[in-house]
Amino acid sequence: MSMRVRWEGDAFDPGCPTRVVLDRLGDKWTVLIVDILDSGPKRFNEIRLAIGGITPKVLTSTLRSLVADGLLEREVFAEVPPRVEYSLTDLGRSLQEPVAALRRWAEANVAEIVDSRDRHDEAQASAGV
Amino acid sequence: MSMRVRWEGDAFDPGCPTRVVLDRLGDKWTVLIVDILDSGPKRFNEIRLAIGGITPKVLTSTLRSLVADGLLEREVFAEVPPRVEYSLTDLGRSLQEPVAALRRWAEANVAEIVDSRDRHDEAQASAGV
DNA sequence: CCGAATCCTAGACGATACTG
DNA sequence: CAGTATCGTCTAGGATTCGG
Repeated sequence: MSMRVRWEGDAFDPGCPTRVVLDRLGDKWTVLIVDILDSGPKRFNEIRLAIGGITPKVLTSTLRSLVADGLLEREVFAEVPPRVEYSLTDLGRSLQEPVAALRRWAEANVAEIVDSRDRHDEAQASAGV
Repeated sequence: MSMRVRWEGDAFDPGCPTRVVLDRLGDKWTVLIVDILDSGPKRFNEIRLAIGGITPKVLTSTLRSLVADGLLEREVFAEVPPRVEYSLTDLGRSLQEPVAALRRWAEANVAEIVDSRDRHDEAQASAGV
């Protein structure tokens, strides 16, 4: 049992890989994928249909990244037809709560943001910009 | 006092603007900007230096988007030298908590993620991929 | 000094068709 | 079913320069 150096990141340090992690969390699909896998393991096309609007190619590459990051596990069953299941790892499950909070915030405030943006656009337009 | 239709978003509906909101939250700098403004109003270069690694142009455009979305307020003071302050609106303040949670998660787990990615890369390499 | 306007590139993302 | 392959697009972000 070796002691591990428990290293804490600092998102405000440009050299810290935390920046990279934040970038990945911020990609277009990660939040939705992590969020939907909270209800249990899912197959490729289950995820694809649940999310909607994501192409197979993009889903593949996003899932790959998440597996590499240790957030998801990919399990292949030797069956015909083939079956592949994706599920959250412990690390992935620990991300689910913050990520769901962000999604809930977005859902709760989307109306206000859209309003604000419309008002802003009008103001710009009437200013002749 | 008019009743407003309180419309709730659904991030899993491709047609819902919640998707757009999530995209914005996920850009490279929004999390850090919202987070740092929690400690009070800041000037352009204060934000720039606090974050580190962001160019003026990108900071300008990100701030503009956040103002348009109603998350930030931009206040110009007629002074010499000129002074401009950015601060969180109420809406922005409501975002700070979920966003800080995400940053904290990233900071706490960056080591594990980097490890996982390294191990994954090695496994790929030794498999001759 | 505080920022804004221009130009440019990398890579994320999408559409479509195809394979083991 | 679960992806690959190919091509095209779009824009966030970076380097640089300019105005007030």
